[in-house]
Amino acid sequence: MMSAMEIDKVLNVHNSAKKDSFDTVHHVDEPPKKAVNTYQESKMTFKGELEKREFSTLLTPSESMCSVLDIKEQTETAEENLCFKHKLKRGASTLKSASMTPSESFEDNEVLLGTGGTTVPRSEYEKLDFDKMKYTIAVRRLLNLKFTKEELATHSQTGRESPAFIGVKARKPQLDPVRVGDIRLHVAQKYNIDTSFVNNAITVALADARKSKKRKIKKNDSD
Amino acid sequence: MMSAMEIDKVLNVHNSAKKDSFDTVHHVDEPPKKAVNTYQESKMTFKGELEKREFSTLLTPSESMCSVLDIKEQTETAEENLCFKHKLKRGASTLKSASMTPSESFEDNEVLLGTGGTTVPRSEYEKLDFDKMKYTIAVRRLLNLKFTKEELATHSQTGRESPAFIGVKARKPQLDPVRVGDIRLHVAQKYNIDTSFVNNAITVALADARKSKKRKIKKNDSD
DNA sequence: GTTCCAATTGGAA
DNA sequence: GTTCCAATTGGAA
Repeated sequence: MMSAMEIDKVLNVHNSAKKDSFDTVHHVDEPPKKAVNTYQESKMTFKGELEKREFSTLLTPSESMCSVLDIKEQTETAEENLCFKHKLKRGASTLKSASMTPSESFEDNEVLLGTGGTTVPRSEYEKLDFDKMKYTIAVRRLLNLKFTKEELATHSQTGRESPAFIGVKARKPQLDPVRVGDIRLHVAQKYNIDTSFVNNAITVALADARKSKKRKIKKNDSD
Repeated sequence: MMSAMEIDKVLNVHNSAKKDSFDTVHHVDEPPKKAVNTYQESKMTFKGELEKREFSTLLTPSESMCSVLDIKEQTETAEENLCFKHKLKRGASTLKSASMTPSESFEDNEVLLGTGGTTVPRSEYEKLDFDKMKYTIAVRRLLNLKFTKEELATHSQTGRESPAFIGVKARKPQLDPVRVGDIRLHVAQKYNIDTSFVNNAITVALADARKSKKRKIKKNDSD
């Protein structure tokens, strides 16, 4: 008879043998001591990490570089923080916006999604026909506008491990909670539904992004 | 290096060593060849099993006995089938109702939930303040009226294995899809929401019933 | 190729 | 003690 510890060891071998090539997303930051449950809290956590300059592991390389530049100019005023958040956005306007207030730089070409300052290009936003779209699809479109496929495939909404696979599946880092929070709020208000439904749609969308990447890898391997 | 088969063997040992006392719900009927996806289909499956007199494994002992008695009287007419379904209901009126048509026996004291003929006692139904209750709570109350805690703890909504634990966790038999279907429809109409939300609430309620039973067993063990 | 679904889990609320 | 939550999965739609 094997001891529980021996069995767990084999379980981990099993897991890494089978899945290490894709599922093991390593990152250096520690798991949250306490689970983040309100998205107000998660936003604060994210900001806290920004201030400690430890958040680069949460971002893609291009964003990390951008953020390092931005941090040099960061001050403690609310206005500056808003501006800072805007600058997290990808795209050519990033540098230009540094010298403008948010209201000047974005109200014409960008649509503000939520209170976190996340925007999407107006031209893209106006393509979204919310009336004919299920909220789950709106969630997916907005996620695709604000994140790369790679980010969606490698991050989770909360950064927590699956309770059903603790110690078995690698924890994935949290998707930038500011942008996610703004998308969540925007869709919930647009459709007048509880955010819990939107959260579920986000979770499913991320799972699908992951499987999509997985399939692509498998296909390339067999070629 | 272990082969995949050896690892799977250990996985199963691990599972049964850890959970056999509670999680292994054995039943003799085969897994569905095709997944049941519409509840119209699942209803037909259930009826089909009734007619083959093989469904006793789906029921608790007391209900099985009841059903065996009822089957003796079963005919092929629609009216009789309706009556048969009514008799699946627990309670003192079971025997009495055998000599009445549904409309005579139930419209005063029972509330019809859906098209499957499932009813709940009017006195119980009127205690439910749907306006002040979330639909998730309504689902739980109605499930508790139509199923025992034991059934809720040992059955699943579809009878399918968890895709995340295929070959690891024992499949649980399907909760009587007629009663579940009527509850689903009733709540969806009452709250004017999509049945998929109701389904999710049912899934969560069953998971909680299972954990509740688990905790009780653990508590008794440690006494 | 994309979207949706439901079983499982531990822990938060 | 009860209810809700989100990560994971394979497969259906």
